Amino acid sequence: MKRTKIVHLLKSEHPVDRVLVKGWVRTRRDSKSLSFIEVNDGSCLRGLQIIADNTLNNYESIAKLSTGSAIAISGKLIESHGSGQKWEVVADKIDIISIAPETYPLQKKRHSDEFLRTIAHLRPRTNKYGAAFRIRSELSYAVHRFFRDRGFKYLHSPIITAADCEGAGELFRVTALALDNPPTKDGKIDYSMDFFGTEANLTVSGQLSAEMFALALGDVYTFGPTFRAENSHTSRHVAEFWMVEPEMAFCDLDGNMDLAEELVKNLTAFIIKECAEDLELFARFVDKNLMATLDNIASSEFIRLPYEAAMEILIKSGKKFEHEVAFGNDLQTEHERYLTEHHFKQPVIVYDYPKEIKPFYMRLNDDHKTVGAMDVLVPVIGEIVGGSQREERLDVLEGRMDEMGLSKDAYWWYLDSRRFGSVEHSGFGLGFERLLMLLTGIRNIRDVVPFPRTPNSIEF
RNA sequence: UCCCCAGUAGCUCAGUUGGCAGAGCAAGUGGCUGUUAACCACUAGGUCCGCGGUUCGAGUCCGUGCUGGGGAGCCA
Repeated sequence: MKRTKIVHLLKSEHPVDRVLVKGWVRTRRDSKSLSFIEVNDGSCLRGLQIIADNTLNNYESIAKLSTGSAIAISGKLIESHGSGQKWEVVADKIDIISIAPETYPLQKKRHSDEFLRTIAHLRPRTNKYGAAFRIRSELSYAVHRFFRDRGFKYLHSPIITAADCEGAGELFRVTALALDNPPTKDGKIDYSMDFFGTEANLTVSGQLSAEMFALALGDVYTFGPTFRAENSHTSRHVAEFWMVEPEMAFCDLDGNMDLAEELVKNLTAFIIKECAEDLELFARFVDKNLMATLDNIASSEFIRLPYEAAMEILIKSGKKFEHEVAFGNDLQTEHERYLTEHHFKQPVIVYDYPKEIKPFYMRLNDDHKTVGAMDVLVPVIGEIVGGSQREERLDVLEGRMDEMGLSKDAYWWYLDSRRFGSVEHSGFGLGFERLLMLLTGIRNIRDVVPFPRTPNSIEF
């Protein structure tokens, strides 16, 4: 007989004479002649109550079942006699698949997030993390659905790259050289002897690849892992994370902002609708304002304001900021939070930043002072999307590269795209984990990544 | 990399001015009951993060290291 997942049984509209359920014991309560076993199989947040009568031939073993043990139950799905649940299964037979000894670290009580991080291999078995990772799975499906519905093509951009992408962050070196005895030339490591004949790194962004494909397939997106070796210790940074990067040909900054806003809203609405039960856990135990925040994101028009106007708001606020507010300075975390949490109380898109604080590939505006950059800022998390219209004019792009001291030779293929049929195009990067934090109310990025990689931490 | 906080039972934490190491939950045993974070009683459980110092005496004070957390920077 085929097993039925608990998610389906709990949605049943009528009793079922014979069902087979397999799962893990969450808790057990004994009565005079019965044992109530709550079983969870991961298919949904809720567990199924199993009624084990003491006439079962292995009742003695059943009455000792510990939290975490795996069992298979065959029996009848009936309307519950108790009040806590609609359905329950009266067991005809319970096979004990394996017993979890009393050293099983997860108890039927709340554990701290810090403790659960030390047992990352077991934490998906808890309600909270099970819910978080079910939502993560749904969210990644929703990303693909969103783009496919709009005719975007999915690009697998390379994980290993030679491009020292605009000097953004620290890079993880990829090498096949023997690190204890690498070949050297003039006292330096000779990377011409390495696997690729040159230095190689893990990607920090798929953007440059995506631009090439946008200029061929029109609208594309990448969705894959991204790596930063930055030694940062914050609740918003991990060394390995996933980024969604759409890139659109024949699209200017306005179209870019339109898509970013539509994407964030669409994904939020999707999760509200499709993950209602899991989301409720977060609304109850993690962030009491979660549903209001999500409804606000899904329904409000994002505020759009130029960088200069944002600076004016900050100056006029009269608030004492730790970092100086002045044209030419980047928006600091405290500034972003002031705008999204206090001034507007909703997502804000800031655009047209000073060129000095942005990378070479962003399109120079007619004022020659700002570039067509845009960041989507949300309450608490801060920057969730960063993007720009790309500089499509070869001479301007080369001029910017010279200004910043970048080698045009290394980017010859990138510059080729501006030589042959160059068109205006735009794109952005969305931090997948940061969106997940926003949607669940989880405040630490390590808790929305299955096995997070941070400085000094890669055990699992 | 910088600033701040913490580390005590399996987990969450209390521990007064420096004076015999504590609670709740979990676990074990027994009891009760269509129970539902079940309940009641009992039992067991400790390198007080490591190292060094001050002191008659250190979980407590000082130094140092490690680990974890929060914040900043960088960014997504």
